[in-house]
Amino acid sequence: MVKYSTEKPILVAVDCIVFGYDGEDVKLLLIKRAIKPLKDQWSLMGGFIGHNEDLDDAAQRILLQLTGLKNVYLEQLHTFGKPDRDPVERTISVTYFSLIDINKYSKQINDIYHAEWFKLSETPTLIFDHGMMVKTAMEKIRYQAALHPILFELLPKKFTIPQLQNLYEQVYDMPIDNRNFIRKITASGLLIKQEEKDKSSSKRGAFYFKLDKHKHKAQFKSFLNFVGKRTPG
Amino acid sequence: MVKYSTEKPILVAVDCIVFGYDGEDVKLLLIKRAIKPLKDQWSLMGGFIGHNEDLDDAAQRILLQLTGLKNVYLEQLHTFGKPDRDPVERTISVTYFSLIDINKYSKQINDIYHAEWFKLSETPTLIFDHGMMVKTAMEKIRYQAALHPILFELLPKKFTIPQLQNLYEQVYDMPIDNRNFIRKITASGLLIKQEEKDKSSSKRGAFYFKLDKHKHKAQFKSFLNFVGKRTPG
DNA sequence: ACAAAAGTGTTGGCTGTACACCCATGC
DNA sequence: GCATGGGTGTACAGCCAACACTTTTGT
Repeated sequence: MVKYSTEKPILVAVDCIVFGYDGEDVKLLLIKRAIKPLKDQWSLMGGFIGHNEDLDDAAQRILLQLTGLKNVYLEQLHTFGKPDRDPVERTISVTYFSLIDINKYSKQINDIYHAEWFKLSETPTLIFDHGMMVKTAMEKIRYQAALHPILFELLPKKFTIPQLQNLYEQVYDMPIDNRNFIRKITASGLLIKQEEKDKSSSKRGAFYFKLDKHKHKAQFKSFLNFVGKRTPG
Repeated sequence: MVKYSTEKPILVAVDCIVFGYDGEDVKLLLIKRAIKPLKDQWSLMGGFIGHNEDLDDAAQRILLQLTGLKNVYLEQLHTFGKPDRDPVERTISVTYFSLIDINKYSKQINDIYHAEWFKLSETPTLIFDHGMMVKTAMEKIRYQAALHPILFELLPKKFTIPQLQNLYEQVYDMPIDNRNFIRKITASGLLIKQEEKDKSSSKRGAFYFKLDKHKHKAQFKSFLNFVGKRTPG
């Protein structure tokens, strides 16, 4: 069989940036690196791709191993490839980001891997260029969420509009007028009102909603406008 | 020194999807593959990354070798990594897309590499998954151009508004009302009117404009709205 | 004079924003 | 009854699509 070349090999890794929401805070999932160098430093979840493994599959596998979650929202972000980004060997990293509901996430597996959730504002220093990866992911999510209903991926099946608003406010780090938000979000037709109310955060209680998955899928590619026109940040 | 593993190596390639505009048509630059297998089939411009080469640098290098152009608009698109995408060896491909003014492009180098411009509608079948790469690039450009002034990268220093409109119409494959287009684009403040007119395509002639590069850079990240709200396609 | 492309004006509807106000309920 | 968060109503401004019209000039 033909071969292309005999250059020194370059390793291919996949790193996953996992964002979660617990109804209160947007958080980032990190683990302590298991191998030298920089052992026990905080790191994204990563691993090398198998020789017969698709990139997307590798990302799913790594996420499954770490969170026990299948079929989560997972999207390729960017490929990082500076020659010196990993001091051990030349490694390029294909990054993926994921959005999950923290409460769905299984605690046991968390413990096995010593993974921890960090509030975005309290993210520790990460190894290599992982800090840059997180920054890039955050920018992409802001970009996408301004146009598409991706943030629903972070929510449980039932959620309230104030919860949703809080999520948007955290992602964009700015206050949103609740009255306009409610109207905009209900006008989108994406939500199905439930009978039940959540009384945990107010006396009056806020109605639970479910996502209309059909409409969500249909509208996913259309351009919506969930936040203001200002540049995020 | 520590080493990570001894898995069979995976090759890392860079492929460039180069779009051009000659004032009439949006075109795609392709070459005939120089090596076996599939020798002489149409292909994107690609190559393997050097062992000490950054991904972005590799893309610039490949583009320079093929077009003689430096400092062109070049943006990482997506990384393709299906195990069987290249039948010879396991190769992942980091793709970049580029937008250039065809008239700036030096013909000689073109001839050396046997590169040819194809109208988008007349693109031949490409090797491997290159067809999918082109499709992905086109989608991304439509997405981006709806919000950011990236299509100016395809134009020469001086251009007319009808030329610009024609470009948008081709990218989105739909007619645009010229009267609204003119107002929208002039209102953006991105254009500087020149004295001179282009008389080649009408009796009255159309004023030339130059891009206000400062404003272009400043507004690049802000969300604009150059096309309608419909989903492109 | 006329055709053909470039460019200006005008309108009405939709959408986003700001902000005043009412509602439900636990204390 | 009052504080607190949830939710509705209203009013204004800006933007955009649609379409009528004028301007320029080669033939």
